[in-house]
This record gives sequence, structure tokens and C-alpha cells, in this order.
Amino acid sequence: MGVIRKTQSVSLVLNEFEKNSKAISAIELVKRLDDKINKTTVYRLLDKLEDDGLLHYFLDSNGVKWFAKCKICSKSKHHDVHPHFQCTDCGIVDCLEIKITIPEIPNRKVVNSQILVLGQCDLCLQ
Amino acid sequence: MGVIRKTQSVSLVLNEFEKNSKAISAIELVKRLDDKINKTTVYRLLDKLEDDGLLHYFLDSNGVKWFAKCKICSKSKHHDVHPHFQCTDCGIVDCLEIKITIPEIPNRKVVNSQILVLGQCDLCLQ
DNA sequence: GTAACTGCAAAATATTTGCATCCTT
DNA sequence: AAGGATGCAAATATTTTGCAGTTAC
Repeated sequence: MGVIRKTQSVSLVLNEFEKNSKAISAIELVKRLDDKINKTTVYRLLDKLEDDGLLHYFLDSNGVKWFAKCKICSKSKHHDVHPHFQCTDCGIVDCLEIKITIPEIPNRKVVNSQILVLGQCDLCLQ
Repeated sequence: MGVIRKTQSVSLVLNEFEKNSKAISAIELVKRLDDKINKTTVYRLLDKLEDDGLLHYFLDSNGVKWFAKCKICSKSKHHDVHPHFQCTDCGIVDCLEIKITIPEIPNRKVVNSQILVLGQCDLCLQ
């Protein structure tokens, strides 16, 4: 593994994440870029960008992998994860900048947690 | 959809969940019963048992679907979910009977949440 | 120049579906 | 008898790998 080069593919992928602040699933991204980048490349780039701390990923309630642009993460503290939200009506997924505390659990050492909050987003509530 | 019949397959599947209280992934169960039940049947049974409230499922940090015998759930309040724990050393997964509170989030209606706690289990801590 | 990137085809993985047959009630 | 349940093969869906050719630095 080495440095990420500024290729057209990288720009195209990052550009999708900059359009708005929502998360994008791998499949969705593959589809969006289908005519521009080969799907193999898309998958490889997502992995690489995640490795590099430019994106982070998490799983939704269906086991689908979503990627989002890291605002909070950096390469070093990449696993300092935050909760995510998925709207049960429209399906959009985004990051929550709130802290949810996991209590101590007897006989276990809690290292990390993954929290997906489900509900209705602001647009769907109207 | 109809009533679950007490077939040998149903017994074999439920039996696996009664051996201990840990969760089992779909794939793992398919492998364990490979010589006894066809994989299609295993998948279909897991779905059906989940529908019926005898099992519940959740996803681990890799998007793998795990099933566990419902102690807490019933058919009616099947989605009154609890957190789950996965050991990062040995991989076992089980249910946590603790309550983690999700705070109110502005402009959204929180309906549900899925929480996976990662860490080391009692056996791996020794 | 060289390590990184890319596309294409093929493989791997996991799960689902169609259909004919068999089993429970 | 009739609605379930099962097995097998084939289809899906998603992601990964191998490899040869191209590009960025």
C-alpha cells in the first residue's frame, strides 16, 4: 500500500461525497459512476480512502455498507466512531454528532460500539 | 404464510440454539447442519422462526447476520430490541440485557436503534 | 522508472427462487 | 386432501482476485 494519487477516479468518487453530507452505499456509488469508473475500481477506492481516513464506513440495518466523508475522523483516530442515523421512510443515512455512552459491563472489556439509530428524518417528518 | 410444523428440521435448528445461549450466524448454522439439512431449508427456517418470534437476528460489525433465541422478545414486541456484544478476539456474539438510552435528536423522530458493543468477552479476558 | 491505478473477465461468497416431491395435520 | 416443508439446481447479488496494460509522480 502506498500514497493515494490524485487520479480522475479519486476526484469523481470524492466529488460524490461532497455533493451533500449524506452517506452513500457501495452499490449506490457503483451505479452512479457506472459509466465513468469500473466497479472494481470503485470498490478498491472505497477501501483505500477508508484506510486513509478520508472516508469511514458503517453498516445499516440490512447489512449494507455505507460510506461517508469523515468530518470527525482522522487517520489516527479513525475508530473513534460516532452513531449513525437511517430514515425508515426514505432510507437516507447520515452521521450523528452526538455521544452515546455505553455502560460498563461485568466481566467484559468494552472497546468500541456501533450504533445505528432508526427513525424518521426531518424531511420525512413534514 | 402459515403455522410452523414440528418437523425434524425445525427441531435440529432450534436444538442448535439451545446448546448454549450464544448467537449463531446463518452461514455457521448452514455449515453445522450441512449433512442433515439443505442450506436452502436452513435459510428458510431462520426466516420463518424469526417471523414467528422464536428467534431474533441482528448484524455484526462485518454485516454478517446472527440469530439468537429470543428470551426477551415475543411475537408481539419483537422489535423491542436489546444491544448485542461481539468479542473482537474470539468472535462470539451474544445478547446484552442492558438498556442503553438514545437521546432525543432535534428534528427527527427516533423509533428504534441497533447497538453492537465490541470488546473482549469474559473468557478472552482471562 | 517505478509504484500505484485501472479495466475486464472470472472467481468467490452469500442468499434466494423455481419447481417437483414429500410430509404433517 | 391440502397447505406446509424440503431438496436440488440454477439464478441473484455483491464483492474480490488475477492479470495485463496505463498513468502519476
